[in-house]
Amino acid sequence: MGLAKTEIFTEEQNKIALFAKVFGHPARVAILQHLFKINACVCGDLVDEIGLAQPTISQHLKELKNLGLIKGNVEGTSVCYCIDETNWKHMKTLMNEFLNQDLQTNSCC
Amino acid sequence: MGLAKTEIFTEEQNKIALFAKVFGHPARVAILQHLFKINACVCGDLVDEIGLAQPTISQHLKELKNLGLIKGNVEGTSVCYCIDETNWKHMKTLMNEFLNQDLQTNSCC
DNA sequence: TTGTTATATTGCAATATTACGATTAATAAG
DNA sequence: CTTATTAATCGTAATATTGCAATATAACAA
Repeated sequence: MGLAKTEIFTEEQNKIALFAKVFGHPARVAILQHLFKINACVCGDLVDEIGLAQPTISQHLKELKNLGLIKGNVEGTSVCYCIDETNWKHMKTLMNEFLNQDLQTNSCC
Repeated sequence: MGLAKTEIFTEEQNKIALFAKVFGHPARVAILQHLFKINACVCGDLVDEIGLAQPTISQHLKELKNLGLIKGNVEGTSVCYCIDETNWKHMKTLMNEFLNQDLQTNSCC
């Protein structure tokens, strides 16, 4: 199949999975880390920084943008990318809720 | 390709991506949430709870176990699964470091 | 207009993922 | 030993992902 049965899961579970999936590739992790460090940069900088072909970086940027985690502003022939702080915060809240779950007891099998 | 170029990324970036990837499917999110809620349960319970076929659940459990996030104990013909607290904490530290990055300034493009 | 630069899109090959039926393995019950 | 019961493994079809060459698009410069 290769296709997740999203209809049998809650909206929250699907949302968590969607965000996690986009972090599930080191290139996208690297792009985000670089954006946090540099604050804003153009696509070409990321190509140089990361070392993947331009179409590949462009594709990863598109996925991050589709989820709303970054935004891009056209500046002449370049496109300047940066973190979308509001959406990043929303994502963080969702992910933290998932990651910070606590066990009721610590008796285990 | 379908194959990530892991060699051009840092170990940290690859680790983050590996953990994120395993959370990138709603079934595995659901399994983990159920384990946190119930504390420990056998594979069959998860099959009933989630509604995917037994081999499919078994496959997802294997991936979670491979990353060390859960552990399974044989109890007769059943296998009892639970969260591996120590490894979960390590993962949480790594992911929080990534998610809680701060922007230097909020001047953006 | 013509050329240049920067990014996006298309198309495709290689590989990975998801899901499940069929089967196997392992333990327990009779 | 035979038969359930439970979970893992195997095999496979359908689909998704990754990466890049080739090409298209868009904005600017001359």
